[in-house]
Amino acid sequence: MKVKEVADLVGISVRTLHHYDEIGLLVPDGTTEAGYRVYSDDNLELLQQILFYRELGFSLKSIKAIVNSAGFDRQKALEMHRSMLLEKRRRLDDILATVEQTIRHTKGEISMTNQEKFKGFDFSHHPYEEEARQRWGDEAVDRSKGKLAAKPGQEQEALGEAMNDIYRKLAELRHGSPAAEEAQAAIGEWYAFLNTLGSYTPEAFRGLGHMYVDDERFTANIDKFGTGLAMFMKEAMEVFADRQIR
Amino acid sequence: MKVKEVADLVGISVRTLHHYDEIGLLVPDGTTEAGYRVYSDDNLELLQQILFYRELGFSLKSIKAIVNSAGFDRQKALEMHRSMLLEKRRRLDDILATVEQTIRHTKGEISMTNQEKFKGFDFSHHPYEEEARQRWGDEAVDRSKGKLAAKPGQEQEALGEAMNDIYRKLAELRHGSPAAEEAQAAIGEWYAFLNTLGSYTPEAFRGLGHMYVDDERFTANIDKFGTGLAMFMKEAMEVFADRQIR
DNA sequence: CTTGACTCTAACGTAACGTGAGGGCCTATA
DNA sequence: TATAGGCCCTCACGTTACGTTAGAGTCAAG
Repeated sequence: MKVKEVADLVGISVRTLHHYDEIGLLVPDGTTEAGYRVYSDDNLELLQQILFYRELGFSLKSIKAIVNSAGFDRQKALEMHRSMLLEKRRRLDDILATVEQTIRHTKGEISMTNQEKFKGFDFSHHPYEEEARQRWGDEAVDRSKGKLAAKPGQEQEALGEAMNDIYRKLAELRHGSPAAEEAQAAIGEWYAFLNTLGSYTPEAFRGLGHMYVDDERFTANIDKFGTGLAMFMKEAMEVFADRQIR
Repeated sequence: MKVKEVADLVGISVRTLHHYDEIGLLVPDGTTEAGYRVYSDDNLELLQQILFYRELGFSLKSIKAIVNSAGFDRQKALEMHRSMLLEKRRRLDDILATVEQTIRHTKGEISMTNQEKFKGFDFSHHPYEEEARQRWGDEAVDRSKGKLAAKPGQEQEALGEAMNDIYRKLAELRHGSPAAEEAQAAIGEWYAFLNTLGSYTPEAFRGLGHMYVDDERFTANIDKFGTGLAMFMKEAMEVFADRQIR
């Protein structure tokens, strides 16, 4: 398929396809003698993925990192898309409710506080959680919070134990250097563990680490295993991510 | 309320508020001696409106034009927001369905055409209609198509007759100049008529005119009253909009 | 063999902020 | 009363994801 055919099929502009080619996000599999771009079926599948992510507000840079990452699992990604779209719809419903409330408010039927006027827009209570849900989906967030939701009974317990083991191991090491070999091995386990359920790019992993210290609720949960563990993990995850990239 | 308080309340950045001030979209009602911005309750209501429009993908320029327009009716605007949010949710549901289909597809349970893979993203079938719904809401579009939906029986008939009267009047004038006094008077009636149900800025009115000729389905419907009427109306609406602005 | 629709690269333009830099304001506390 | 920390200001340049010409080649239909 040539550019315009693709553009018309998916409802985007030719320029957008050119742009994605330029930045290496979606490079067509072939070209004609005249230098025309030719898109394969695989290209279309990738494009679909790209548009899903775009719909969710990811930057093209992140999208590129995600779909190119070695651990990228299309199946898991799709399931993540699903839960994130559901989240987005919940948000839309909140806004919708706010509009409806406001309509009744202007008719003088009810009163509204300033808080209520901005419900749906307002993420101020849990900014990082909202961001995290946007980035990594519900499951990952719940997991990091120690919830391990939505997994059948038996398995859930086993996972919880595996998780705690890693936390305990890291807690023992938390007074040494985050870059030390032992610490990096343990944090590598953590990375692997997270990747058994979702798919994490090194960048996402690094971001998750930041969240551990930026969001008090995360910090509190993690520091149960030893004060300062969250900070220690954040630093170790940073080092780990750096090394993964090169 | 000072900048940061507002920013935290609604979940946007301080820079965004500065920006809205810069472009004259949301100028705070007061300033302290020190030059600090002070936002009133009215400012907050306007901000809420702005965010509704932004959520629907309007550009800040359009938003400014809309909320500043003389004919701006908050009540009607809110009802428009509601139907547009519903439309957006329908779109989100389409994408969600596509994701779910794709999940089953990758599991080999079902097969999918290329068309199906991009459902929800694809507006190629009705680009102008989609755009119009985004711009003016469901009602306005249906009305222009001659549907006059969602109005109780009696009233609907009366409105339909009023509409046809104007069409017939314009059809008679369509071989003269669109800028002629009679034509402008008739198109003024059309503008007033549309404003009895929704709220149209001159810019929106101009855009609607363009749609009459850009979208064949609109053209066909209008030209039933006389060939070339759609084009004539577009030109008359353009002139009318220009004069309204000055 | 000439349209007209489609393609290319190149390059500047735009919207909606983000991100410092450099510098005042304000109030709790030592 | 001094000073630190948090908030505020105004430039002003940077960034993302394309839009928009401009100039030129390609290709199927009539």
